[in-house]
Amino acid sequence: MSRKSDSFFLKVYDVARKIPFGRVTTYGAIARYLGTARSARMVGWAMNQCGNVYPPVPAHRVVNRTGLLTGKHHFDSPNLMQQLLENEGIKIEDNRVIDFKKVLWEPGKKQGKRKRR
DNA sequence: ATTGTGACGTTGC
DNA sequence: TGCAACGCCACAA
Repeated sequence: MSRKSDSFFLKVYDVARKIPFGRVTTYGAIARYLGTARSARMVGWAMNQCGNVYPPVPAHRVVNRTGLLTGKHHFDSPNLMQQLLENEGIKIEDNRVIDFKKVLWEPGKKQGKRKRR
């Protein structure tokens, strides 16, 4: 710690990489998990540099709170994000994630530990 | 140091 | 109920 790598961006990448397969999360969820709930915008912004870091970040699994693929336009190809999501079993319609709440995954939520709360 | 921005979120009307 | 505007915080130039 005490390193530049502690940047908010690095934390975002770290959390984003923890997104399980076939699941998606929201910028706000990541921001809140990092302690900067009001920096949801920064989360998305960090994704802008996701290609600048390694390992690559599954930014395609990150959508806004409405389930809209807001950042799809920032990918190599606008339809690339949707393709990747569909490839994971997530259905997309009109740039929106179907059953968004069902595939929504929040950081800190233990999948194994059913003892939520 | 200051300014601007940005893949959101929330509140207001 | 839908749309608009604001706020907000962290990073880049």
